[in-house]
Amino acid sequence: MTSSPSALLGALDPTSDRAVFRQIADHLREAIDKGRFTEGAKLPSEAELVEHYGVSRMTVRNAISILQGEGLVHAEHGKGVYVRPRPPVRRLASDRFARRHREQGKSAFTVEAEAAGSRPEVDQLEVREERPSQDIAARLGGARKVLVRRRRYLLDGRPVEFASSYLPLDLARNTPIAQPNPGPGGIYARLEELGHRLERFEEEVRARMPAPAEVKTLRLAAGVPVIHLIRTAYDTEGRAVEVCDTVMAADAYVLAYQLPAI
Amino acid sequence: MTSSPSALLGALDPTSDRAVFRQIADHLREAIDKGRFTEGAKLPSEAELVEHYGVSRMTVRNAISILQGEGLVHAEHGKGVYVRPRPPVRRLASDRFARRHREQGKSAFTVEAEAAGSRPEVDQLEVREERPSQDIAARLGGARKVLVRRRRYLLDGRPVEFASSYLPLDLARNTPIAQPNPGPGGIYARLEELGHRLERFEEEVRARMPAPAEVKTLRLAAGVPVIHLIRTAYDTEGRAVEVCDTVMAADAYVLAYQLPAI
DNA sequence: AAGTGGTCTAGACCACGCT
DNA sequence: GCGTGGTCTAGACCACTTA
Repeated sequence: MTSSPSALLGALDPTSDRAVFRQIADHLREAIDKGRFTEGAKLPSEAELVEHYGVSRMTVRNAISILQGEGLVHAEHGKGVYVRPRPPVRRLASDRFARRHREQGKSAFTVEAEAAGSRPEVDQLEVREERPSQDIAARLGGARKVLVRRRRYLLDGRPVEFASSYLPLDLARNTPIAQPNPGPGGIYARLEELGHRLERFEEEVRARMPAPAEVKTLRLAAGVPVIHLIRTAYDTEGRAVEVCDTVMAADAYVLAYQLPAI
Repeated sequence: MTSSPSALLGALDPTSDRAVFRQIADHLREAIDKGRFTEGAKLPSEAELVEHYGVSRMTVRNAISILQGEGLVHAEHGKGVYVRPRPPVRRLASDRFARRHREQGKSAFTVEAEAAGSRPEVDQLEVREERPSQDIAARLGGARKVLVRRRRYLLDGRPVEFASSYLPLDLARNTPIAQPNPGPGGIYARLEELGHRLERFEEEVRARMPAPAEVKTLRLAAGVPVIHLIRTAYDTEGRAVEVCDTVMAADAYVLAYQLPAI
């Protein structure tokens, strides 16, 4: 017999206009916010909440589904509903593509992750030639065919990011860029060796809820949005030499940018 | 009598492991993706879906709630469930705080919105002195008291952004910055007049699901995350002179950054 | 008044995790 | 085996919109 949740949760207000399931969600949310349930803690079971509030099970489930939608809790089948721990966050600095970070044997992702004490992995690597979407083609100045490099990044076994790089085919074909492993410093180092000295990057940042395929690829919990980042690399001649389309688990990232005040 | 949804939606696969309500959600999502229901279109009513699939109403509602969580549709009580239109997006360029944009009589938000053909509004303006949170205090180099300026921005009547600016009190007290309307060019222009020439900004970008208060303030639809942006302004002496904490409706914004390749 | 979605009940059976 | 959450049914009454 576990102790009843009455000590942690209040009673319903029958005079309130607020729907019962919303009131229950409010109680649970408040208890979490106030630390009465800490990260990783198990909420009272559905049966206990049914008993405590004197409502039907669907009403309790409705309440819990609100909290799931907010990303506050997650359910584990056969076990219980738990307060979602905040995962470690990866900080992406705006100088992460600086030339000085490119001189090493490992990829930027690997170096950075190991420095942070995480175990980095890259999988689902795929390199192929494709006809680009209209959007990608436009960003690349009208390229008709492109080389695509797709890969998924993981930290400590958890997928955090899925990225696709697009390069004009005339630029990348039969170069190390078309190899699964392009060598030290990554494709930016190779681009510069091929005479495309990089001048600047443009990044577009959006946030939205994931599509079902993204939920699967990134193993996203309910209530976790994605950050969608589209980066275009320009060489000193002003030519767009790469577009990188990245979808990141939003709970795993902070993007940091430095802006000059001009 | 309207036409049955059978023309637009398939039949359930009884051999599939996939839950019935997920299959129904898949059908509807696919129909939306393929343009069989366009933006603003009304989905079949719950009753029609119950009839079409031969399931109970709760099963149909469960399916629809998945699509609501993905931000694909929204329900209007007494009317129906509609495909959510993509709202016009506001693009925030990384040079939006450049000095040259600061010489005008209107705020950056106003100028930009009017250029884009939208009707800008600012409301819920509040200026007060406060003791800062630990996080804000640390970002401001340990300020003990701050001047806070809060305001909400709207486009064509729709709230899109809620921002709080924090400035060290010793710097802002008894200056135009403490006035509700700080004058042409905004507080950055006033800071420079006060001798704090701005050198750079740092921005941190996160995305997450909104808290209930944010849903209310920004009138967010279900399935719309927020972009949380924290900007710190530094003067030429390296002092942090302002922190601006902004929560934006993610479906209304694209952030654009320029990064030098160094 | 008719049709729509919003809330809620009181059951049922199943799948999963643990002991 | 038992407790957990996952799915589903067949109702009920309510609130909102439109006509």
